[in-house]
Amino acid sequence: MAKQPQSTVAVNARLTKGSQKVLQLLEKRNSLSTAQEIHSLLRNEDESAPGLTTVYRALESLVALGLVQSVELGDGEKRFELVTPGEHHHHLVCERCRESIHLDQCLVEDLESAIKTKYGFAVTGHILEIFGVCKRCK
Amino acid sequence: MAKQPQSTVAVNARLTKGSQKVLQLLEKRNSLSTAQEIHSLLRNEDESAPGLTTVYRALESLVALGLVQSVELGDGEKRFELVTPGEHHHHLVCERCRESIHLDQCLVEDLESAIKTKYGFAVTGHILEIFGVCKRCK
DNA sequence: GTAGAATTGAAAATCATTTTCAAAAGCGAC
DNA sequence: GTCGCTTTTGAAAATGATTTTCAATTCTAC
Repeated sequence: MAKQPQSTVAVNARLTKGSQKVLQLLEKRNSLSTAQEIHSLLRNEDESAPGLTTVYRALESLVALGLVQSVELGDGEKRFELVTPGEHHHHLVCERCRESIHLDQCLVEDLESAIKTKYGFAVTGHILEIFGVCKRCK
Repeated sequence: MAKQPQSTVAVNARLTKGSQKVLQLLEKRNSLSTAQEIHSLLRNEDESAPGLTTVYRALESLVALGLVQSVELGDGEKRFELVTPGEHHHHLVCERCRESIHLDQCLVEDLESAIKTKYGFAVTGHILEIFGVCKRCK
């Protein structure tokens, strides 16, 4: 069985079956996945797995709970992945192998107070993803 | 990012009529616009203006020429705006009034060499938009 | 002017996502 | 258990931005 952070276990009890299935899959995968990928993977191993609609709804509630984050890579398809509950992170996405490296630090958070000072703008959220070629594909 | 030394005027001569119309509109607007907004605005002032398909094709070629950039705000709709040819910039997008402030400096470019050193990852592109509340809407 | 190439546009197709709505599952009261 | 009520589910239809198709129009070179 996959390891789960304690808070995940606590929340898990309150999740619908569909959400639990989706969460379990994301725990195993640990990489960016589209809703449709999640759906097919679940259906592959169990033909009575949640339907696509339920997967979308599960993802929506997991994101709202802060257990999962939604990532935009600019291709019109949302990707999802587990996060440390309530936190977020960004990626270096390799254009060759599509693997992504998690950044351990958020560039934007570091700059929020500078942005506040310079522009009088109070940051509440952001999108940041970096594309390029990873070490192995170089 | 790659610089594009061609002058806008020089390029303009080679643009299709549709592209010229779209470019002219973007010059007037100077704010983030969706393809459909551009289309309606053009049609409002001239009912024989390019159709929606042509607007999409015009935007595609203007982006390829480096005269226009496409911006992703995470709502599944692409926005377009003029840029200094071959350059790009990011925004502080106000969630209240939807106005956007151009950032004069790219946070990611500044970090490219650090990313290269730390992760062996060669950056080729990125998405970055910052959301929040602007000074006036505060 | 004419042939061949490029551009255009309306309608149809695509594709991720959302909505609808009726059936199934969960659940508390009795 | 079972009755009644709420929640969850899923298949199909709807949505909405974008892309494709393909025939008609416009350009361009000769």
